[in-house]
Amino acid sequence: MKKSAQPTINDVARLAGVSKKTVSRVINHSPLLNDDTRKRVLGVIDDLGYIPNPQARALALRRNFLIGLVHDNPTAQTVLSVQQGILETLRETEFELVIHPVNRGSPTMLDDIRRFLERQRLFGVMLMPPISENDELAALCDEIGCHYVRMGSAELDASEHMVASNDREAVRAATQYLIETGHRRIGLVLGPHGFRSARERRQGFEDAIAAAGIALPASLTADGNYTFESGLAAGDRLLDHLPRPTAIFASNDEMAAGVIHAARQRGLEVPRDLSVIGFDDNPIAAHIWPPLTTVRWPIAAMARSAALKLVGDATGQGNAAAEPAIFLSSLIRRASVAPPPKVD
Amino acid sequence: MKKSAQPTINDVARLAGVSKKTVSRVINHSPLLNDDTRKRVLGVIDDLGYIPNPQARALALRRNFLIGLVHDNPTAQTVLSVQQGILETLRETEFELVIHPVNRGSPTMLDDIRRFLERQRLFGVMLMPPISENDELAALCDEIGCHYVRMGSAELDASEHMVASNDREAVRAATQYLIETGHRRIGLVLGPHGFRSARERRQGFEDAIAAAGIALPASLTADGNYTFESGLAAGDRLLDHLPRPTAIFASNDEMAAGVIHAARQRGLEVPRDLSVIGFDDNPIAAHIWPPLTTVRWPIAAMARSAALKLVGDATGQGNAAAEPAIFLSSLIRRASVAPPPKVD
DNA sequence: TTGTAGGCGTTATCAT
DNA sequence: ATGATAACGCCTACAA
Repeated sequence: MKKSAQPTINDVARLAGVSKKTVSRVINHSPLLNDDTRKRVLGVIDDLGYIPNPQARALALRRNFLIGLVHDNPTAQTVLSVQQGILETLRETEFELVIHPVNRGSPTMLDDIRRFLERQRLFGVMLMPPISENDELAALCDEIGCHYVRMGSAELDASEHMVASNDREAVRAATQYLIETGHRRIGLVLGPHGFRSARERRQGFEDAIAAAGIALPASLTADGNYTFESGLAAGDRLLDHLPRPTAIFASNDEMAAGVIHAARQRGLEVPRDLSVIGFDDNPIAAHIWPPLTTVRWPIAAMARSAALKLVGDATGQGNAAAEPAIFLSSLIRRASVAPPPKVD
Repeated sequence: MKKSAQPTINDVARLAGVSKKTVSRVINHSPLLNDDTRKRVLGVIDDLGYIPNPQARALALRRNFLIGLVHDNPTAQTVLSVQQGILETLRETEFELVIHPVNRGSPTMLDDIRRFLERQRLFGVMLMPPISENDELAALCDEIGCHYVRMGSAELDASEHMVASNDREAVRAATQYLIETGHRRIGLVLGPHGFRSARERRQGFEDAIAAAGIALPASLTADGNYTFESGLAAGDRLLDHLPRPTAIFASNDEMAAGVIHAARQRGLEVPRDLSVIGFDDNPIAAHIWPPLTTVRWPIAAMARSAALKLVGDATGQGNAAAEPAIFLSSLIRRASVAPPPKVD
């Protein structure tokens, strides 16, 4: 009769003595179903080890059971944490994760993403910063009818379309900590132009400086782009400054590692001669020397929650609207901060 | 007539004045086709911006255009490099990448993977170490009829199913470099039990030691599991050894970073008091202090090639059999190695 | 509460 | 070389 291959909805229907549609109703948790028939069908499904074919469902529903992750290669660890967070939510569901890095800067980026979403008819996408900050992209998802959730460093969208961290306030607190420790000449390494996270962190820094009534020359602010190398260069520039800053806040951990490297290259010791704070708390932070004081960015938790916003309604795991939209970052104090040296 | 939605094969057929099947033949590069009709159809396809629906194809072909990446969370950077390598090959093709981490150790791991492969009817899977070393898993792929390529640290399978690096020889050369630099008391931090890569690297180390006619006590070998923490612990153990080793080879970079950390904690300076070599050349290697001498593992290139083995025949990008199966690792000399201290 | 007919967009079979 | 027809496995609309 049937092949030894996978059982289909027809096999289940025949053995259960019902129509395909009834089986379909069972699969889709239709409420209007006799309890007896449901139990009978479920029994057969179990016996047969039947699993609905996702491709057939996708064709009929005009929608896949795939979640896309679109990003523009921010730091490796960030991407990986987000993947892990999403997959934690997706585990035990019928959804799978398709990763799709793109090239911000490419003029065809939006077209590329559109093609990706339309072709694959994704159930939904997760947008990672910084491209998550692009409102055109969000509009595109809406137009195509693809669910989306944006991850960011500030509130960018309606609650069901966004999870955000409070970067500004977190950096303000971190900077205030430096000030309370006695620092007055504090350098700042910026994130890349155009990144919302970079802007938020800068503002947080400036909030704290202003609140303390400190005046800082513009030359104590250096550009960076979230890479180790840019942190190294920025550190060099800031440490050339006279009088030398006694502390530096770098807008992410990789750049902070670069700053420490720069300090060491010129014989300065951290934290004796220079205090450093980073942002992210990625694994490198705890593994460099000295262990880095940093702001812990709850990116994995954000990703988990974002994924739940996407699929929660469909899987019954939770209610998208009820998921929190704001995640708080907190300062992790390690060994890279000390009071400033007595004499300059 | 038709919706404003995506054009289908029917639209193309009608406008080109041919049957669906002919369009299908054009799409699939069927050789038996009149050049005129082909050109005409291609013209219409272009005009309409028609893109074949992957879900429908998947249903008809009983095979998806998805490549799976199955791994058991080795180091973050390794996973990410592999993803990038695969995606480089997949770019401009119709394939997408689905990531599927699993839990080695879980007794249901094989069942989980089977379910994943059967449900999604993947075109193929890439298997990352260490689970790529599992022959049962390869047999499972064969049984299901899912293409697969295994990545590993030694030749595990037929050439079309495998890309490998020459870890043993690479570590032998690295260790020989330590010996040539003057070291005789060299510690070894192992990778996890059961990992082929760990075994290969250990053998390479022992090859070099034996070739130099050195006798090393077993106490100069310490267990590790590829994490920073395990490297820290192993470093502590080895540095307790008297007389102290003057050099340590750690089976990956993260553990090497841990060893350096351990040395620093007891006031030893690298490389003045202790030389260290790692393996992988992941970004952390260049960013710690001192920059780490290490073996560069061409993992991204391996992944690119592995993906080509998987989809090359289908996309016409290349011939699976022609792709190389062995990738050579090479020693990257940085600042973490120096001659041993004069006095013990 | 359950079933029937038809369609989702593609490919395979077998003609012509 | 090309086309008609029937899958592929599921879902929606409409009946019953």
